[in-house]
This record gives sequence, C-alpha cells and structure tokens, in this order.
Amino acid sequence: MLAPNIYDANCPTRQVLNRIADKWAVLVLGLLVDGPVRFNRLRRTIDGLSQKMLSQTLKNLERDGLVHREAKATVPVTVEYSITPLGLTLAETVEAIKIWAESHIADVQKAQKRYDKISNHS
Amino acid sequence: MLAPNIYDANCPTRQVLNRIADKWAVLVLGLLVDGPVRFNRLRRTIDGLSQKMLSQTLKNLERDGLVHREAKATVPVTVEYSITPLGLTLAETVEAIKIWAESHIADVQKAQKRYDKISNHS
DNA sequence: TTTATATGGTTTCGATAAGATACTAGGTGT
DNA sequence: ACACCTAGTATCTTATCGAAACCATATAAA
Repeated sequence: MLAPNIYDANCPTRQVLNRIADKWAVLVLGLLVDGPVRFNRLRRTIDGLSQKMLSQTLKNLERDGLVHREAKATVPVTVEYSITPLGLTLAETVEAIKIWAESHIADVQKAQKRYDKISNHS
Repeated sequence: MLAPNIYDANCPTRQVLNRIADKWAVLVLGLLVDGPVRFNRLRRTIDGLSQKMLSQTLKNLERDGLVHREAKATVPVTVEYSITPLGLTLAETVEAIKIWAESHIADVQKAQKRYDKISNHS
C-alpha cells in the first residue's frame, strides 16, 4: 500500500476530503456530536439545507462510516442519526472549523471590506 | 452585534464556512503553511486543480485576509502567495482535516465496502 | 369520506458552479 | 518568426445544487 498523498487526485484520501470538506457535512457532524438527531430536526436546525442535500449528505456520511442510521418502528417511522466512534474522531476537527468561523468572523469581514475598497482586482 | 450562529443561513459565519470548508481551499492553505508558493507551483502540486479554480480560490482566500498576494518584478513577472497571520490561525485546523483523511482512510474504505456489500439502500 | 397532519425520503427540472480547453499579454531565448 | 516562460482570463460543456413537487405510510379531525 502506497503512502496516502492528499495532493494526488487519484488517492482515496482525496475522495474523503471531498466529502468532509463540505459545509453540510461539517454542520451535520457538528450537531450529531451532542447526541442522536432525527432527519427532520436536522433539516429544520440547519437553515438553508434542502431535504435532498440532507438525504445525500447523510447517505455519504453513513457510507463512510461516520454516521449511523437507525429506523425506529414508531408511527410514523422515525429515523435517528447518530455519530459513530470513527465519526467522533473527525468531529473534533470539524468542530474546530465551525469555532474558527464563529470566532474570527470579525477579522474576515474587516479583511473583506479592505479588499473591496482597494478594488484593483481587475 | 448578534451572537454568531453558523446554523443560520444569513449569518456571516456561514459564508465564511462555505469558503473554508472547501477542498481546494484546504489543500492550498495546507501548502502555504510551509512558506510562500507561486501560482504555477500550486497548480502543479495540487493534482486536479484547474487554473480557473486556483485563481478563484486564491482570490477568495485573499479577500478573506487568509492569504497574501505579492507580484514580484521579475522576468517574467512571478506572483508569490503566502499565508497571513489570520490564515495561520485557520491553517492548524484545516491541517487537522488533511491529517484525519490521510490517517483514517483505511477505516473509511472498510466502512464503504461494508456499506456497498449490504446494499439495501434502495 | 375527504382533508390535513406527521414521518422520511425521491424525482424532476432550472439555475449555478465546476472543469477542460483555448486564448491573452508581456518578455526571453534560438 | 517562433516557441516558451510567467499568471492568469474567456468560452463552452458538463456536473452539481437547490426549490418544488411528489411518494408511501399512518393518525386524527371535519
């Protein structure tokens, strides 16, 4: 087995990066660290996330072994999503991204204003 | 000023997340932590990254104050990209994502095989 | 009995973003 | 004159996203 090289487009690590370096995946995982959440609750909590993309994101996360799906025989059927032990090892680092965005937003906005004012960006 | 809430689609932190939770941004920042790199070297190093997307990614990172662009009066003109102090505070966490992908790839692939084998996923 | 609600999705289609390729512009070497 | 270097931009095609509608199942209300 070759050493993983994320800068190689054909390396499997690249496919994984494409999945986890995704806004919806980051937000979903960020919610699941606090305990299992049902489909529609995720959809309502994550503003702007469509059912289609949530479904797709969860399917991908489940396939990658990061999230566990459990359909409960209630009426109507409820589906509970929870984070797996593997997912938990990732959650810490995606949490860090969320936290970075929330704590450095002022600096970023200041930089954007400066960039837009100078505007010699053809 | 309101408390930042990344789960709100209109919160500025969400826009920032869209930028940094991006495969190309993660890979570019990951390279710049080791020192300034020129445009074409980034393009050649990051396999699969087109000139267009690199140009766009760098422009966004520069606007957000994460990357600094410096055109040097050489012949031909060379453009050097470097990470800013603000970018450096982010780099640690995106590095963690890169590292996670590279170190947990085996677990992910195992999970994918199991998922694909069971295949009762309509 | 028809209508409305809830659950967790899938399908369809138009808009948007990404990717491949060609091209620009200024200068050097042959 | 022509190829080649730099760092991009322009154009066109293809893949992905998002909004809305639809599906299946069951409950409760009108």
